[in-house]
Amino acid sequence: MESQTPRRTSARERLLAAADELFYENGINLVGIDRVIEHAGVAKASLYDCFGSKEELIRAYLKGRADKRQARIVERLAGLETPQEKILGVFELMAEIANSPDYRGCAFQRASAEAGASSIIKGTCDESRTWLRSQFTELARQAKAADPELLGQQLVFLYDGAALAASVDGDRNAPRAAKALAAQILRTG
Amino acid sequence: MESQTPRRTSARERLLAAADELFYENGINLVGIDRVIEHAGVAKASLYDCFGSKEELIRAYLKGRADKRQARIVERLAGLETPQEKILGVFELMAEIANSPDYRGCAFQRASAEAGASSIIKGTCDESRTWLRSQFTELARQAKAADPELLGQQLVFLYDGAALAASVDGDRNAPRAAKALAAQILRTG
DNA sequence: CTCCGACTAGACAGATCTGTCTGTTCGTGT
DNA sequence: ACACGAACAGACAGATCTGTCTAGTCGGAG
Repeated sequence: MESQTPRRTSARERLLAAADELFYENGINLVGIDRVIEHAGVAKASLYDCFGSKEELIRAYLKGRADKRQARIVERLAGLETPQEKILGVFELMAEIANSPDYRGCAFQRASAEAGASSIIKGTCDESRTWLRSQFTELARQAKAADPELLGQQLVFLYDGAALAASVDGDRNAPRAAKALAAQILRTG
Repeated sequence: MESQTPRRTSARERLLAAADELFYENGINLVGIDRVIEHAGVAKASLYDCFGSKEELIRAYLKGRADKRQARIVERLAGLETPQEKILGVFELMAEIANSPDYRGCAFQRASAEAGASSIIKGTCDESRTWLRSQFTELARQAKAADPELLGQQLVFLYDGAALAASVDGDRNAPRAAKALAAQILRTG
């Protein structure tokens, strides 16, 4: 027992890592199965054994991104005190991440744009977006906002807008500008 | 002389109209040439005579969208007096457009996500985004904002965020929520 | 009448895509 | 010793994609 590592890393892990790199950098529809398995150093049959279809691989890629982002945010919030600080902490976190040279914006925004009619992909993006919005709304409630739902919605605008500007326009200080506006809103509230 | 109308509408016009519908609704990469020419009722050779490549057809589609949006905004601003009213007018305009049942968000956001390495497509999106931002910045300057560049940037965040929420999340009142926040910023600014 | 430009219909080439299938190798648990 | 699961390599099918090419139609201008 205990095994679980027939190789250094399982084919599934390597596939997921390759998919994450390639899909995030180049977009879901522009990356073919062959490129993924070549980059992962894995046989094509292994991909279809592990995931069954490209769509399912995409779903797993997005789920992994969602889990990682969620964990990062939760961890960051745990180290902060007031709801105001926590709200700004989310933007600060984005500012740090957007500084990476291989930052390409929000994976869910981009996947949604490429999803076409796939409700599997859309649904996965939806989950992650809904979670973020509910976080903002809850923090807005704790901060005694007059209309927490509205403020939560508006904070998502800032979050999405900043992520878009950072990637599409290459505007690397966009998250900081969004953070500044969020701070102003919380002050004048 | 004077002719210019061998058919009711030229092949070029019909192709552009078909491309606009199909690309905007389904995404650039999920629509093949064959579907475009079938929807336009046009021969494949005509497409390549008129545009030379799919990429060029996409460019023309985006250029058309950019021109239309720009014209709509300019027209709307002409009917308003103060810079504050004009800024809010842009959001009001988006709110009206987002109410259409076939609204699918900002074409440039989505094309950027699908563009891959095509600098032609990215460049066309860039132009339109830069224009909008400079409009906001100029209006912010007229509104005597402390930092017009910053405010212009932040208004773009709200614009993009609202367009995204309206299409991806199906949140049809998103533009109004963005407008409300813009109004608040202008008041407390 | 004749030429020309715009358009049509559709076969074709060549690439690429997803997904399947056959057969092999290898480490491990029984 | 042996069976089994996991992974390997790679051929193959069938669809689809962009782009090219041939051949023919048709309405006007000179």
